[in-house]
Amino acid sequence: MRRSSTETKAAILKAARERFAADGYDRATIRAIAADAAIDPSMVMRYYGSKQLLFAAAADIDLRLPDLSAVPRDEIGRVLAAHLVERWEGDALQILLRTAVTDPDIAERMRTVFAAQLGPRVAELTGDPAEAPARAGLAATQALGFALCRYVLRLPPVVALEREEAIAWLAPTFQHYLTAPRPALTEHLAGPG
Amino acid sequence: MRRSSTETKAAILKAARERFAADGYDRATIRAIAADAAIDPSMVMRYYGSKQLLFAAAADIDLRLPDLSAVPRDEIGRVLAAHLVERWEGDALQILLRTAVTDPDIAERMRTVFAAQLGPRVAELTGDPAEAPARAGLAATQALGFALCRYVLRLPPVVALEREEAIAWLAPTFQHYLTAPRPALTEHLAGPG
DNA sequence: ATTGTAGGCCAACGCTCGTTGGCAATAGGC
DNA sequence: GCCTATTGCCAACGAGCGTTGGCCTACAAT
Repeated sequence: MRRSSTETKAAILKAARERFAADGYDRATIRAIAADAAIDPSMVMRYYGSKQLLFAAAADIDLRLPDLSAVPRDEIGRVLAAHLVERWEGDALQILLRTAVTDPDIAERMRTVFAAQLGPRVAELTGDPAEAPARAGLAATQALGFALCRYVLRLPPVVALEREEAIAWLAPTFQHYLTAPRPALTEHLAGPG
Repeated sequence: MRRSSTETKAAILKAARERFAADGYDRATIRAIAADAAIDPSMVMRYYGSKQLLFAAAADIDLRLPDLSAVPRDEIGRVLAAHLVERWEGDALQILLRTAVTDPDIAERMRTVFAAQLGPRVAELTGDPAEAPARAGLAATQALGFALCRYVLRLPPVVALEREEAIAWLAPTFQHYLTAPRPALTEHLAGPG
């Protein structure tokens, strides 16, 4: 017995996380993951049952958001931006993003994550609770868009941004979506009725 | 001869656009595309050579941005937001987004598109041309993030936003990234040197 | 020393995919 | 009416995938 089963399971999981993050679900093959973990592909099946179950284990991560209720109202944007830039650099978000665009189940799970983790927090600090989902959704567009461009698509100018620089630019946007009054709709496209 | 070759080629291209947009490159199979176009898979090869070439034909679309130099400086955000909401609903962006996250070549192409189409426009209206790439990149994060959440991930609160509502929320963000003065960096994380 | 078991590899199955070559049928030009 | 070329389908190949079952090997307990 070269390694303990625990060690091997961990090695497989680590390789799986890296491969899924780098290549997405379809292009990350069991054979490649096994090769990275220096093990036979059949062992992956023994330890995790199937590719789907292995992915479920690899994607079982909570990108937990900071406790927004504890921060002053006018610093929420900055806290969210800082968290985004400093804590989302790992594999976690890349795994979800690279898979969610293709796999309906993962997309559903992303919807759940944001509805469950961001929604309620925003609702607490919004005057009108009916506005909370829209505000949380808009914040999600900026958060996921930044992660997409910086960590997945690697747009050069977005990658080049220093941490503090990125935070300084993004903070007002989050602040706007979460705390600004509902913007007035301009009339020239609203139509007569 | 049931159809003219031109008709068949067009039918294949249409089916390919829809399948690539819905399923991404890997999961959209030649066989499924051929079935949608009511044709034998081998004909797809005859007309387009290979799956890669078919994709190239299907993805040969320019998501051209509006002429920003023609609009008043303080309406740029609104024009960009309106364009985003009104003109990016089709298959085009979905094809690119669903594929770019997995295929390095398409990601590279997205980088080119944004560098070539958004960069120069922004440079024209920015005081310091050195800041232009960063501003264009930040605008891209919000644009792609909105498209991702609304058209690909289909986050319910983002889908639910009415056109004018979405525009009213997004416009200030674009305005901020493109025309606001460079934000001051806070010192408490900048470090001594 | 024998035995039981847990960790590991090998070989292969069945499936789907992109891709290819050959053959049938139908259209239009002479 | 024949000839040619275009349109189309069928059958199959080869590769890569997830997955399975059997067999080997080294350790631990007896």
